[in-house]
Amino acid sequence: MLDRDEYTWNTMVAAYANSGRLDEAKELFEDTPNKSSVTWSSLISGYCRHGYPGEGFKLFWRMQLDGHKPTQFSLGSVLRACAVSGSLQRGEQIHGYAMKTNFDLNDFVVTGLIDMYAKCRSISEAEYLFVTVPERSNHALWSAMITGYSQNGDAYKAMECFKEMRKQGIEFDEYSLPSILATCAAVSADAFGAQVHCCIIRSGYGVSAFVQSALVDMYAKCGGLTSAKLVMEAADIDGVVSWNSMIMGCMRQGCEEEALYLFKKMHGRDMKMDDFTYTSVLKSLASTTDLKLAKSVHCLILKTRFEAYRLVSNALIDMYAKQREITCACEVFEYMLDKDVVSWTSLVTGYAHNGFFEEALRLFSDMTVEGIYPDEMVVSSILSASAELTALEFGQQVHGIFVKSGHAFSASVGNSLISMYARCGCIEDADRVFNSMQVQGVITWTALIMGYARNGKAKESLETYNCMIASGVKPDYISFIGLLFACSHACLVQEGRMYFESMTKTYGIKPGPEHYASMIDLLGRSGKLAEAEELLNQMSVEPDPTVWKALLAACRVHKNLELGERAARNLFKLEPMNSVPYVLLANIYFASGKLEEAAKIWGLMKSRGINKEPGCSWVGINGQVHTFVSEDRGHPRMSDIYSKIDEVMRLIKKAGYVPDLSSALHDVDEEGKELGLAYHSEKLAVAFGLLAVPQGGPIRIYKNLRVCGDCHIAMRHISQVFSRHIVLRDSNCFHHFREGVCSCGDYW
DNA sequence: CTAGGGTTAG
Repeated sequence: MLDRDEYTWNTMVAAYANSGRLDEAKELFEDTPNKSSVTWSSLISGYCRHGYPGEGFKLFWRMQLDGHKPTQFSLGSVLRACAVSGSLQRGEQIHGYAMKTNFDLNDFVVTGLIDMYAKCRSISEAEYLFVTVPERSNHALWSAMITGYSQNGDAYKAMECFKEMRKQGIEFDEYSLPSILATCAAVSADAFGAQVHCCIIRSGYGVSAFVQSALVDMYAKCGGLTSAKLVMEAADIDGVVSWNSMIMGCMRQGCEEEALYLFKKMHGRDMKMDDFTYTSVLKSLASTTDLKLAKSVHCLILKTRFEAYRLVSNALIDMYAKQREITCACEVFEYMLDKDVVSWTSLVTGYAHNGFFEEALRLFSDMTVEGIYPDEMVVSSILSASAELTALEFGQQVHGIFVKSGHAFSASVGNSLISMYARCGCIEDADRVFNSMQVQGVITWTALIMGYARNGKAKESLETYNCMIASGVKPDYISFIGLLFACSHACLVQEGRMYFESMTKTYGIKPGPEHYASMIDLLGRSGKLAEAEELLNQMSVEPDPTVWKALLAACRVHKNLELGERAARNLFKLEPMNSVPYVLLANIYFASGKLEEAAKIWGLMKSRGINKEPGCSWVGINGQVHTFVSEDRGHPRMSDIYSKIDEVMRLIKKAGYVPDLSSALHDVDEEGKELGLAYHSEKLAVAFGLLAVPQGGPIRIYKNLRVCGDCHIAMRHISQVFSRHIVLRDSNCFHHFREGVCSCGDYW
């Protein structure tokens, strides 16, 4: 009678615990007169299974204090709790306890231990336990190991383990199949996946919803959408996971419309959608411009309370940012209660994507102040924003923060560092980062090729390219942009022609507008205008503005009116509000003595409301940016700066400097011209640099337009007379002035 | 009466 009673109490506790009604289960548990280890295990299992691992763990130790020995049941439950919460330390305690109580040879407990270690990312511990089990005849043991490999990213071992299991005569079941299918999906092992599919058909395990969803996902990822669709249509369970996989599959293949169509169909059928559905559909929406649909999906998310899922809110931020709705992205971000590093990254990247680089930098600083550790994603993103602003000091600080954070130095961080240093004119630092990287992929090589090219080191750029080829890395589309850029900036006509040809002939890469622009620049500026025009006419793609700009610039150098007019007319059409083609064409007319025509162009500009972008130079010192425009009087140290310029002019004239009056404004007299030149923004900046940067340090000047010819000559003399390294980055490239010589070889 | 292994996103 007493036995019967105990059984009833336990059944009731278990029923409440299993259905998740934990408070009621707990109450019943307290009322149970004779608690056995079964009573304890039932309650512990309830807590562990329904997301309260801490509670389950506490009860487990209380159970020991109450005089009960652990059982395979309570140990299994509590190991599961450690696995889902990733508590390796607790798991290790349980492991020790299991060894002391001789439970470490029990199949249930060992399976739980393997699973716990695997889920806590200690795969070698899991593997060790697995291989030391004397008799591996248990399904679950193998399943746990296969899943462990699969979830730790070791697809090869997962597949080997699956094959070994079958070799030993142990059949797969509905637990091991989803894992092995996920493995195939992860590495696009479509042939292996198809074989598994055949086994599933023969075995009858295809009735499991898990197996069906995993199959759909496997095909969506590696066998093509048609097969995935076929599996889905043949399946008798219409589960949300399969739909999610299809939506994601369409998105990855670039069929966003199809993905959105599936989502609408789910909605129309009143299907239950989950957080996976929303993140996938938001990702699809990110590459469309359908703001209306985006907003209605957002409404649906708010109505169903899915914004509480961090991944859904993160996807919302990303989606709005990519749709250029940065204000909406900010609103979602502000509304979030528990932002993680991904939330911050999405908004930081969003700002950068929309051209708000300063805001991106500010937000990154806010993030570090909030105590969020930057990860490699946000670091790569912020480094390119720093490069965009040539914010060298900021980039250096990010580099430092990342080193301190202890994160592994990933390829993407290394690549962004190379690019940041190169774009800030510190090519030696870029080279140092390159050499410190363990693996150099094509992106890494290309970053360095481009870096040397930008910094006027064509020889090094070409050498880097040759080293890349020698190391067995194949160049890609972007590598050739860097390589041809190097050739064009050093006037290497022969090499340029050769590399351009090898692009298609050796590597089968179709040249794009960027490559043509470099080639036309190279041919045009070296005086081969006819060849440049011929190449333009042969282009397999529509010439874009950069191509016409290259041709127009060449026409200006060689005073070719006819071709220049044609290039300018095309640019007026393509970029009607850009002042550059107007200025260039007017200059060509002016240089050819056609003053009336030049005046007409200036008039045209005025009537269309286009203003020439004013020249602006800036110098960053101690975290402060000092900005100068031509004939600027706004700087607090202006009188010092102007007297420094007078001194500079006096000294460099003595050293042989002759002002190049052709660089001056056309409508002033000779003396006015000389004075106007002396107060160009870059000269103000260099005077300030001479005053503020200690002797020995490089003076770094950034300019929004191309450096003027006279300033270029002056900089050479200044570097000689004042023994300074001057780094000037203009809108086109870097100029490193040392001892009277410029890295560009006076060709830019 | 209590227990172990499974699918989809970033």
